[in-house]
Amino acid sequence: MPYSELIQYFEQYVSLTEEEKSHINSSYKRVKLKKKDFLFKQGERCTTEAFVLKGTLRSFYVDSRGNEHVLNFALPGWWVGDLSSFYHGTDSFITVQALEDTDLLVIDPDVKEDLFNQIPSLERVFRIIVQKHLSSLQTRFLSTISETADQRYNNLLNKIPNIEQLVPQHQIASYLGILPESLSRMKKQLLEGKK
Amino acid sequence: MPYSELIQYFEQYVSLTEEEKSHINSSYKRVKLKKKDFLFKQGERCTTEAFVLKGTLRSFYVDSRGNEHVLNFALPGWWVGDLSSFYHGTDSFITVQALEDTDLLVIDPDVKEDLFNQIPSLERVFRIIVQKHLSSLQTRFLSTISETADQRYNNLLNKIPNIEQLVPQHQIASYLGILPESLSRMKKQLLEGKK
DNA sequence: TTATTTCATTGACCTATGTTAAGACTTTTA
DNA sequence: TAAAAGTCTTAACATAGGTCAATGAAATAA
Repeated sequence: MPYSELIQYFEQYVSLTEEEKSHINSSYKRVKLKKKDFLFKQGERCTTEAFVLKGTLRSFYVDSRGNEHVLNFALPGWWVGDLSSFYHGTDSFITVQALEDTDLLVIDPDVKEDLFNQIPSLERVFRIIVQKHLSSLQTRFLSTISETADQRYNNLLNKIPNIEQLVPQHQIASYLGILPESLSRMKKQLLEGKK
Repeated sequence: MPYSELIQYFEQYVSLTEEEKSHINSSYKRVKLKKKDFLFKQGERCTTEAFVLKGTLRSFYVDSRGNEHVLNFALPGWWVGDLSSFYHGTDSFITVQALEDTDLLVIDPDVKEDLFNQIPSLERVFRIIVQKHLSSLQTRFLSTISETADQRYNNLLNKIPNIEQLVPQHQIASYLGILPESLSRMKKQLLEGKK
């Protein structure tokens, strides 16, 4: 059972026969990234959808002034990719990079289409994944437009309690939409004012 | 051909038999909203997915301090709803309200499921719609975190050139994520400084 | 038609966060 | 192990946009 984490993940949603499990195992390939390696880059087509086995990654957007904005971190058990680019062949708006040595299971669009034909029940699983993706993007958007930086900081700590151990602080600042200097200042005020 | 706008919309993506067209016609119901009427509200389940025939609507989120944030405007030919709530029965995070007298074609989750069973090719149409929805949310998010208010103002004018005629200015400010006072000031500076 | 609510503008002042720059500490690379 | 690169903190100053308050115009309701 080589890719048991992934199989387990799918079996949260559907049950699979031994034959289906072996289809899954032969469709996904194991990929290892070194710290700082890219999975794919903004401006290229994203032909990869990956399930994280081990490690930490970040997805980010570079704006017209060259500033990076972290959209999300990805931890074991999470998916990374750019849906639009993967399915429609458009250029990706984001870059995905490993923040430490990372193990992934990846698939490309053609193999995924074959897999859907072999195991139709996976369509349902991925419909749910897309739905969750959409709803988490909506939550993040609402939080960004309606909450202060320190509320967003608390949200992040609730979502990923050990985030401070996993990624450098300037990446956290970028996720929050502020500069590292501002995060430093904010943390100091939180400690002092205990507010 | 009672609902020809909707049929035409679908036929951009797939071709339909006369029988299928009549299924569609009997699945959607016409709904008229008066200015200020709500289609559904934040905190309730959204059991309606609507295609706009005539009029203008806005979707907005009310945060914990009671401030409203406009997420989007909807014009003829656009869809409104809350996907998560519609499909999963969770409470909606947004409210949809008519900004003027509005005509819609609406469907509820059960009827939509039947319609998918009768016309499987519509699954593809709605997969594309969800994809577009996701990608436009991503664009809006990236613009919100990386651009200044006056760049976002320009984006909106490009997307909906006659928006100033369609909705009051404080709704535009809310969409941009600033206060009406700030939009007033900004427009004045744009005129003066011609910047 | 008048009364009432909604809307847009302006001004004075305030605050969170950006900008720039410097210094110390840590990790990676040669 | 030395040099280089990356990281975090602090401080002084700048700025976009928020807050509050007042006013007049426009739209809606009585």
